[in-house]
Amino acid sequence: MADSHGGESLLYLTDEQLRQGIEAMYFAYRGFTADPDRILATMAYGRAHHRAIHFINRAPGTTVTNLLEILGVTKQSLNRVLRTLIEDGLVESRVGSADRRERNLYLTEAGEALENRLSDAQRTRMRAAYRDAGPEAVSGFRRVLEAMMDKEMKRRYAALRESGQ
Amino acid sequence: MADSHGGESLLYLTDEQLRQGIEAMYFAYRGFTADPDRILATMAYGRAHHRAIHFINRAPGTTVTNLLEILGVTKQSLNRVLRTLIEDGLVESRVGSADRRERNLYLTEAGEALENRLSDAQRTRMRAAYRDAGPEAVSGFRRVLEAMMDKEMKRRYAALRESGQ
DNA sequence: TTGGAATGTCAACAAAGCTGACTTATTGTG
DNA sequence: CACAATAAGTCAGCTTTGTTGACATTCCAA
Repeated sequence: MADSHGGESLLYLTDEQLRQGIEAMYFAYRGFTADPDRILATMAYGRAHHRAIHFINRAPGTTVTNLLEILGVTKQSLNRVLRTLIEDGLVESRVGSADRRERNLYLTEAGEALENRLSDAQRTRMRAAYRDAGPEAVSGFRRVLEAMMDKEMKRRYAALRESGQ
Repeated sequence: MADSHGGESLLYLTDEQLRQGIEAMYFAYRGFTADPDRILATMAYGRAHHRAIHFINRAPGTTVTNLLEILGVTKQSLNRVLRTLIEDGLVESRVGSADRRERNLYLTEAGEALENRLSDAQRTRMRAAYRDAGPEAVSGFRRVLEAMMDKEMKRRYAALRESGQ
């Protein structure tokens, strides 16, 4: 029972244990996105809008190019999302002061309100999962996730972490 | 041991810490899917094909309905994927012996070959992440993921785990 | 002043999800 | 047996979110 989560020696990690980790990742990610998805479905928005809102909130004043790099999509794809958010008054795009080719992105009050709703839902689930799993599990969780990232994403993740705290 | 004094420290989980967990989950999932995605992109397949192949391999002889429940998509969506896999000779659909309305799904040799390529890539990354994070991190990782799943997905995940080992 | 960078836009397309309506077998039940 | 329910599959049409490619605009910097 105590070892049912693959805590056995790493030297003997079987394909079966790895596959369980893979499936856990798949099912957990669905839970991870389920709550925001439900909220977004009531509006004309999807996950792409959520991601844009999340990272604009995370780094207010970020440029479009920076957002493109974090999200890893094409500018056409992001632009479509950004355009609707700006039209709907959730995001504001200000011409850069230093470099006026750039656009600095900010959430409006309405944008912040939606961001709060979405991240509240996601944090609530995360908090519950952390509570269920226990404090020692949390650091392990974070360590494995970080080790699973692509190098470039790890860099961006670290940069966000530093800026946030 | 995990629960002795852990409850207290969890009370101090800040929104910032939770957000870091959320972002870690987002960036890690991208890494998690990156390797299979690269392989699939060289063929005319996508993630949906990968998921079908994965779970057919996991539970050979599974029915379409069962697969639908695991994947949580509509039959129209799954059917499109399944049809191409059958046409391409990666999946075999046999009429059920007990109930001839059912179709039992199996990977062909070619299907198994692709499954191996895909899961090898994914397992390699998972193994490396486990190694980097250390053995204690792994059980924590698994515990948090499981706690993050929807109830129904947790049930299906557990059922797969039992059948696999 | 000119090249390149940052941004934005148009058009066309694809993957993968969705709803709704329907058919065809087959099975279980009244 | 008759009929309702179930499993699977199909057609049509729609949405979201990603992709290429081509091109215009604006503006900084050499």
